[in-house]
Amino acid sequence: MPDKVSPPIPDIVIGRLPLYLRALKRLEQEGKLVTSSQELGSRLDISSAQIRKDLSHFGGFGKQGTGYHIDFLIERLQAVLQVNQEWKVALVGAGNLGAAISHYRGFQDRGFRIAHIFDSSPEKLGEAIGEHRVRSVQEMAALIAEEDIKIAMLAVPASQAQAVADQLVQAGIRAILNYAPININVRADVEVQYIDPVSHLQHMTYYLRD
Amino acid sequence: MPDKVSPPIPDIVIGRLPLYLRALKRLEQEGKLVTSSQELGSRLDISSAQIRKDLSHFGGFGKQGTGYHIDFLIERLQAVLQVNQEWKVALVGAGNLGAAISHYRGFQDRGFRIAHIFDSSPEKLGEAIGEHRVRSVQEMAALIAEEDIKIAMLAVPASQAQAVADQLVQAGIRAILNYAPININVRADVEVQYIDPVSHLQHMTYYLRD
DNA sequence: AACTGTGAAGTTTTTCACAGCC
DNA sequence: GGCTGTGAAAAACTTCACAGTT
Repeated sequence: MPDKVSPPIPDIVIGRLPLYLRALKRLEQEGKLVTSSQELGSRLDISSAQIRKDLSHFGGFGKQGTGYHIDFLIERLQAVLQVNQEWKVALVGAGNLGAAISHYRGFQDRGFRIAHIFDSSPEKLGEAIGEHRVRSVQEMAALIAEEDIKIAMLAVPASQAQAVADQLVQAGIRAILNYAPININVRADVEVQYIDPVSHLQHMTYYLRD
Repeated sequence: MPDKVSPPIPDIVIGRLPLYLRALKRLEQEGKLVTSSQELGSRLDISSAQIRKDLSHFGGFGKQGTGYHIDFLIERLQAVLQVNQEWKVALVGAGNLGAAISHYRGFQDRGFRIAHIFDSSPEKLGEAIGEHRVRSVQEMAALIAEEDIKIAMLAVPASQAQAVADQLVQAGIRAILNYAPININVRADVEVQYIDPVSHLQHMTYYLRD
């Protein structure tokens, strides 16, 4: 008889957990101790039923009649998402975009730290960006392997994105956040997410009719 | 007898159009003239059936046996998304993030131009960022109304995001791209999209188990 | 022969609605 | 009384598979 294996939790549910976490941290900052699926939902424009069902995938986090203990729920969600630890991240591309990303202060307290910045252009090498010195892509594979870095942010020109992604995967990277406005194709066991502000803007302009 | 009104096109379909457009422009740059749902799909990791069905919402853009004429399809998608014109955008927040956004060169040739940069802190006022001088939020409502700006990018601290969003909507803004890691609540007829790199990273860490 | 456009089937996601608990 | 957790129903979305066109 085959092992009964529980079905994987839908990716779309996983994608909402960071939003819940974000909202919960805010509620915590506001000094609240307890919340409900309804309160959370109205903040996030998500139905309360949706939130209850999403959370129920991971066990009974709430109390009937009371709601959810905010600090408890934060802890559990962080554990589920594995952000109750600090992940080192490699940033590739030290141009405008890369520099901006490296200065962004929002990573630290949500589980991420930029460990290295890489660039291929000789004039960037050794340049100081924040506390980092830009390193050569030649060193990239070795450093990623050595320091067991699993996550990379890609901020290189679109024309180079695929080639760099291939190198990253080769070096052991398992998740890529791609800021280049181009799709990259990687092994199925490597996660990729995209940041493309213009796509969001274009999405919205569709609705800007009178 | 009530008018028969065609059902709205699903938002999820609209959200994919910018990706199609992006990929098509790339194909065009590569010198290709014609493509197929299959080629497009394999580049985007989307099924060919999905692409055909999405495009069919807007009319027969393709030719049986041949595929899609790239330049024609680009034009039609730009028209559908209304990005065959230049949209002026107001950027609010001239800190690290705002400065980075204002230096990003990817907006121009995809339909958007930053018209003004606003900030509330006195020491930022008048500061030069690229070709812009930072303007006071006091002038914001008037300028947005005067120049009929419909789109804003929000790059202020989370604590101020809701208040600024309210002002923007009041001034006539109909679409907001929010970089602050917090949900904002606005009238139903105002579009909001979010950019939160950390949420994407947290989404991926879920899968980084061995 | 190659490829689109599309009803129909299949799958996934969301909402409903209520039993059960605090 | 207020709220969760959850089967069942409904809605939304994706894939299938093929007739029809070039």
